[in-house]
Amino acid sequence: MTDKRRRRLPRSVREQEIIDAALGVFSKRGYRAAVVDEIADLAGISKPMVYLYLGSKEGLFIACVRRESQRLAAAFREAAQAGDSPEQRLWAGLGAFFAFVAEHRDSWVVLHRQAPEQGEAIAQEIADARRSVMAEVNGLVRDGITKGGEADRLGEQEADFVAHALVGAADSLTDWMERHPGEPPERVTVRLMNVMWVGMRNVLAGEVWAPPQPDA
Amino acid sequence: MTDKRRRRLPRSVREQEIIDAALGVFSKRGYRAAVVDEIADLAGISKPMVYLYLGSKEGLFIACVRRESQRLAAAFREAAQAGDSPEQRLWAGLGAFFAFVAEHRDSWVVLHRQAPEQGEAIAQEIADARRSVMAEVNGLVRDGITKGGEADRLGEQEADFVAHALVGAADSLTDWMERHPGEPPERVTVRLMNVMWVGMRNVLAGEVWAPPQPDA
DNA sequence: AAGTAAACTTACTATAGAGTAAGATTAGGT
DNA sequence: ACCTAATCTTACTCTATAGTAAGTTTACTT
Repeated sequence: MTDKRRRRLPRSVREQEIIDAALGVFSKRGYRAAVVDEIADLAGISKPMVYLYLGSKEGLFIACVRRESQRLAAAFREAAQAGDSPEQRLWAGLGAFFAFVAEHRDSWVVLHRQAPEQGEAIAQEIADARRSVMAEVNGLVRDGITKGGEADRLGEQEADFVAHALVGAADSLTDWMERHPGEPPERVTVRLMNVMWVGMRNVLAGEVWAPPQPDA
Repeated sequence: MTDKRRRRLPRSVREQEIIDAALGVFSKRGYRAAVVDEIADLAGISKPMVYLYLGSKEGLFIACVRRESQRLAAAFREAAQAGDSPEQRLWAGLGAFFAFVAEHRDSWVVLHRQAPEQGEAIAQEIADARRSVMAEVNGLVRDGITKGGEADRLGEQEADFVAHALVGAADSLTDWMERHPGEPPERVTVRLMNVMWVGMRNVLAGEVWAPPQPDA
């Protein structure tokens, strides 16, 4: 690829390559089953380098989560900035999300598909990452709900609910996309907006759904 | 609890207790980090019994997945049978789902929150479990989409998409419920129906959402 | 009251894999 | 051409834990 034959690289570069390799292995095997030797091999160096640069397996994992979390948040935020209605911002944000996940599946798996009980530090880091994604979406939904600028009484809890539903749906659709490789991310976005946004909009407009009355 | 002092139990009973214990530990730690000795302790016996009855750690995990998958599917299916409109069936099914997850959080975590790459057999079993949940939901959505009984051209793919979004949303709302312990499962169900069903209904009625035209 | 099979235990073996000690190279700076 | 610091390696140690061998104890049958 970059260069044949064992070539020495400056730390800043090698570190990123190690994290790249780790991302692949963690995503494929999960934290516990991932083997540091394999990561080192993939990065083209030997194990002690990993420990010299990243400190420990845990540190390595945290570095992955942190880097990818920032990348995702950046992609999302940047996309959502453009667009001048809440609707457009949500659309752009979701679009960026699907595009990101389609292109960096490993990142998403490491960020959101890990059993987060591998020690305090890791749990903390993953919780932060999720919170940050959720907060981003939550903000957009809030803007969409509070039409105009009125006081949001229960809008707070409502937005959190919808944000969870949205993020979960998006996560799951990530699998759907894998089984429909033809489908471009934009179409997935449009479809999801069709269900969720239309639902939200109409519910806000007063078209509530209520369970069919049991008897009376 | 049942009886003080080391009491011997027939295999059929002890097996279930082992699976109960395993469910808790697998759910808390994840497959790899779960330690068989801890499971044995929790079940009130020694490790060799686990191996005698369940064969291996893998076998133990598979037994958990199989049992809980069937329980969830049964709860879902039973609830969805009652109700005579697609709408009612979906509502009842989702309700059963949230009730199940609220009561057996461990089961859900083991079924849907594991990195499924711990060997062929496990991947297979988890894939089956997920497929079975998805198929159940897919059926209800399909019935909801094909109003009356007309030929479903793209209804097939469409239902699969909506089913994924629904299951993902429900999964994520599982976390939301943990942070809002006051909220009863029925209200969560109603809220989700409000967003998703209303969205679906209106989209089917022709109220499509389209991205705001970029320029022209 | 044996006899016997099922339920259960103690006390191991074996290995995978995280982490490290001690030093060997190589790239640049002077 | 040397010197030095950064890069990198071989070859370990040591622990955790999956899995098992060889019994021991209890309960049920006849």
